[in-house]
Amino acid sequence: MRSYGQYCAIAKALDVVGDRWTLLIVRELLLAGPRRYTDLRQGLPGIATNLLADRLRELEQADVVRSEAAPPPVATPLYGLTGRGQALGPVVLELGRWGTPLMAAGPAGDDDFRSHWLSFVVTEFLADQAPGDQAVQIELRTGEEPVTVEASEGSVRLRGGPADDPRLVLSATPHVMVGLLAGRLDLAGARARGLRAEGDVKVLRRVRAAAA
Amino acid sequence: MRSYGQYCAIAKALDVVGDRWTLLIVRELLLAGPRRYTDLRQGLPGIATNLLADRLRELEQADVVRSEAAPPPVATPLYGLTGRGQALGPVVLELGRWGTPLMAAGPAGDDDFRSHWLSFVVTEFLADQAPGDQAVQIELRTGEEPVTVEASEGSVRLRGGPADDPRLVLSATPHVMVGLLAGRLDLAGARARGLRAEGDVKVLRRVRAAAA
DNA sequence: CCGCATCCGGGGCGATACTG
DNA sequence: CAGTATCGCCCCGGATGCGG
Repeated sequence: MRSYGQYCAIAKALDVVGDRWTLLIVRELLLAGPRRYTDLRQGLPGIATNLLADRLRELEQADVVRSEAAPPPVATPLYGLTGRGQALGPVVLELGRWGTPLMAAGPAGDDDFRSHWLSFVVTEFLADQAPGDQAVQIELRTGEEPVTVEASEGSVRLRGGPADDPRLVLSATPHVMVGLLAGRLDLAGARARGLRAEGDVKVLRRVRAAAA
Repeated sequence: MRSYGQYCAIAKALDVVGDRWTLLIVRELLLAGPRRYTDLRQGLPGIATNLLADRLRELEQADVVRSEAAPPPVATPLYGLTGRGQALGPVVLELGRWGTPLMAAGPAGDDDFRSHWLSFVVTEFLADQAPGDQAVQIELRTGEEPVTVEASEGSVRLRGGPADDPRLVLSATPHVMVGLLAGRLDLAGARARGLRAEGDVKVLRRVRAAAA
């Protein structure tokens, strides 16, 4: 990107990460850890492949991304964040906080959605309300690949794939799912908007105060 | 800006503030409060005048900026932040934190500098170490208009213009001034790099631990 | 002089095709 | 699978114009 030419910390930061798509690439690597080129494209619907290659190269040069050559046999390269890249976590977090109200209106007609993006909502709005209890799993289905919320020992995490032993399975549109997790909708409101729940809905209280 | 088309809080945020120059405009309004069009240009060296007008209009439509029509006679409009605009403070703050290490190398040959940009460094790195003592003023000169650091009652602020009654006047290049305030240089190191101090240098301890 | 609007050249971006 | 190559287009940058 063309430099702003300003001796100012914010301008210098934007010289590095102010380009289009750049912070979304960082988002992907923050949420899902080191990923392959094709997986990055999967998580960045709409990006042109030449732009992704360009950005990865620029970010590598700026010491934000490191391409880890995978083990010798036939493996493909992995892209991961450096320390400086991880340090962008608070920036992306604050951007997400600021952007959350913009989610209330629901997705635009042609908006894409990836279930691992729920990871931000989960870490922002959910917390383990009963750290002493045994671990529980909640499976979330939004039409795509399912993801699993795991609460155990005081922390709540999101990981990809179905749950081994779900106490609850929630199926809803992304809009309703986000609304329920972020607290904009309660369980009744979410049901009225199409949420389907199979299992023990009271387990929602484990991860969100006043959820069920 | 063209939407990313992703139902994700970070992408939605960047749909609004991801355009070039947008966050720097917010920076100006955060640091200096409501300003006129010409003053904004002053604080945004390098921006094209049509872009500033475009961005202000877009930000107004996005409920980030509000143009306050000044009193009737002949006044010019003032641009200020709405509540949503003020809420971008943490985003800009984290960006500045991340960008601060990029300042260590010093300004590029043709970098511009405005003394009110020091406001970020001041609020980030300085604190009133003796809240009980009487208020003190330190005047900073970097070649441009002087600015004044005021410490009183536990807080440290930066305002434009010379000090009424400075206990200390510091003159240095932007690079050295930032280095001293951010703690990358101590007083001796800053002097060796051209800092000139007139007055009581010990007053630096009032605002920065281990400064003098 | 201030606050923009208009015009125009160049480069970043978007979409697709293509290759090792 | 992991990119590179190519080509329009639109955003951006710089200059100028113009009304209040």
